Amino acid sequence: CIKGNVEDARMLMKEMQAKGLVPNNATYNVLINGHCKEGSTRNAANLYNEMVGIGLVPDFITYNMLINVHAKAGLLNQAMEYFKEMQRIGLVPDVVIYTMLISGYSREGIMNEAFKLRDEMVERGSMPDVVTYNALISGLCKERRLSEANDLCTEMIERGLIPDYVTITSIMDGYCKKGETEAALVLFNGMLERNIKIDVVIYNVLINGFCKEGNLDKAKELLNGMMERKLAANHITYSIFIDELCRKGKFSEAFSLREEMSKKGIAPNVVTYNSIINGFCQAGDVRKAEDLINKMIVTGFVPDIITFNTLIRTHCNEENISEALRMFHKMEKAGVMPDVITYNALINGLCRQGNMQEANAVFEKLKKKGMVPN
RNA sequence: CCUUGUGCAUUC
Repeated sequence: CIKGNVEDARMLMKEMQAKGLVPNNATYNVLINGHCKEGSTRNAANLYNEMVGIGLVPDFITYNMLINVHAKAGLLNQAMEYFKEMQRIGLVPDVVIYTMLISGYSREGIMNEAFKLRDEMVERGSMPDVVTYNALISGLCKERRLSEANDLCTEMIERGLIPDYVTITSIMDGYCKKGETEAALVLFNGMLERNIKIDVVIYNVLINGFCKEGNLDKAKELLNGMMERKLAANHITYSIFIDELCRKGKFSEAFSLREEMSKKGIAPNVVTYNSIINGFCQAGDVRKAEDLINKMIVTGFVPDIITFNTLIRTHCNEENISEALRMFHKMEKAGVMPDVITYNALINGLCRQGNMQEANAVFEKLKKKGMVPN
């Protein structure tokens, strides 16, 4: 399982069962953990059902892993099922479990549920800690609810908790996303003055903020400042710059940055590809975008939902529905499940074409698949 | 014996 070879591990369990040995919670927990580490919620859930099926009673560790992996995958309904089930069998969720769920809802932008859980944990006498507050603050900042985020900061101080560099980074990111990079800089300078830990993430937040604002010079200045502090750029730092260059159509600069990161031992990933693909699409060169997708597959990269959505959207915007549908099928063949964004693109394309009948059919299909229209 | 939460990049 540690090596990622969960299938062989499961075979081994079958073998032990064939010899009359009965697996226990630890056996299943190890396997479930293996599936959690590879991000396979499906397999983890199957094993959970299997262990219940043979009469084992999953323990705190089992639920801890399952809630964690489902919350991280954004499958909050499932996570909540495990949360209820653990309590039904008499286990008491702690601050870590509550925070996993709160963070999951925050990332999905479902703040009312996040706060409900916060209230519930307090009622039950388990106090939110800095990590819990940070999860909530980050969720509020994503929604640009900066004043509420600041209020929570005040609240945590009143309760004897000290906002840390994660708290401040979230708030800085919120300001940047709102276009208030100056406010973010004020916080940043405050951190410098107070000797609060500064890391690459904080720089990335600012660099991204200034890039998105179109101020590439300031972004580069920050990058230099970061290097002066002996902090190394990571793959996200590179992605931010590559994305910005692609948006500006400066592809050769983007490609040379990509080479630079490879040389430094930072592997370009699917995000790097997606930025370039998106750039080609924006520049009206869908052909190059598709060529790049084929190239990435050949080099062993797996296009993801964002890769496909980018092309589907582009074809839809060009009212080229047949090409969009071709990509849609290619996506299904690749085993990538369409999401609301995919369907929205198709519906938009069909509406632009005036094909309301087909647009409605796609809309119905979306709902039938259990997806939530937005 | 096995598990553990918070911040940054790409589509909308």
